[in-house]
Amino acid sequence: MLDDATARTAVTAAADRLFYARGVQSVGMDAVRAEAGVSLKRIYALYPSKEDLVVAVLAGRTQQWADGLDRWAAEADTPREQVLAVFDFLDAWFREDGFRGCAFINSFGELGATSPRVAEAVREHKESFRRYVEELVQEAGLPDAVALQVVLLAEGAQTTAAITRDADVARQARAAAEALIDAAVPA
Amino acid sequence: MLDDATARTAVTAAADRLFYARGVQSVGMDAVRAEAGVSLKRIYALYPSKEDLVVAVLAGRTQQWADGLDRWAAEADTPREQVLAVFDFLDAWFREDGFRGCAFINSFGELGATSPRVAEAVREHKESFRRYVEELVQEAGLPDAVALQVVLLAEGAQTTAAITRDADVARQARAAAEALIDAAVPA
DNA sequence: GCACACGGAGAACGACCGTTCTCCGACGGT
DNA sequence: ACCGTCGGAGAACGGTCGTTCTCCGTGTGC
Repeated sequence: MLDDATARTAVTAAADRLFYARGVQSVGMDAVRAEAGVSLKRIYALYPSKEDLVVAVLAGRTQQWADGLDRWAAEADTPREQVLAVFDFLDAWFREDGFRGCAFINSFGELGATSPRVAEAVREHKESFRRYVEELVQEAGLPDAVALQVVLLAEGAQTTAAITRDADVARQARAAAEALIDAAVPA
Repeated sequence: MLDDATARTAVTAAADRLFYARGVQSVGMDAVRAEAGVSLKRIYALYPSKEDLVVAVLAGRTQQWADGLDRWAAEADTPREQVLAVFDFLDAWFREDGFRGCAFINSFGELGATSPRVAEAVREHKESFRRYVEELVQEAGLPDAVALQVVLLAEGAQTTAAITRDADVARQARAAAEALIDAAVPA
């Protein structure tokens, strides 16, 4: 018997795998039950509706994303390198097996128009990413405008890597960010 | 009675409106029939399956996109401005009522994992956009690497504008592209 | 005027999905 | 040993969807 906490993580982890691989709407709750090994009754006790489960999955991804960014930034030596570490993080991610683009962008495209809660979760995630980059940019003594430029390159790299299946875009996005940073500091 | 050609465009135009506004999977074929004013029997005579209709809609969007880019590029005075016209085109688009992001990215997130034909249509579109920018960049005498940078900024601008509902990102993406172009030409 | 092919409206069909319910076996307290 | 409770397995329910079929009115060729 699983306590609620472990059942919760089993369900969200299973749902995350399935939703990310196939899209939310093409995964039935029964598939989540089979993947998680948790009965439907239990799942509905923990998450009253599929939408709740989707939101929980996205919340988990936001957490993982923040942790991953922190880990890569921590390995950078200089504040400038910390900003650029965003792209090293992306590079490693793009090369993972089963990379299928940004789960938030995918969910937004699929459900943003019909589920305000999902749309809001996506907005919050992107907002928190932007704030995170802003902090790094400020610590590096760069103008605020650089933060949004880095964000745009990172978002563009994610969708482009997903669609073209070319992981090298991370490196090229990094090079673009380097050029923008260099252009932003007074020579 | 409509001839096949007009019925085709009525159906694809209606499907385009509905799919773009609500997502593909949440629009039933019956809603397409109502919006287009074309009977189900006729629709299935023109497009043997919903997937065929989706692919046709995406093909139409690829055409519209190319036309729009051409129109904006034609108004630019210099080759450099032609490259940057991409972002003016995006700016105008982001400000349109009902803007919901890039239909290709949305469709890819929703169906890319389950429909190879949709995934392929999206890839072809993004590929043709990249080639188009490459041409502009070459005509402006800029290094090839600038083309992908412009593409990444444009893609990032589209997803960011859709999610944050902030049309101003087009201007900031343009500014970033200007900086990258300036950095790419030997001073 | 009539047979006939055609297209539209919408019912029908089979499949699936989110959610709930039923049934039954297992386990803990006395 | 017995009773009550809990949770799991899976059937059931109501709804929707993609696709096909049926029926009927219309218009055309003779």
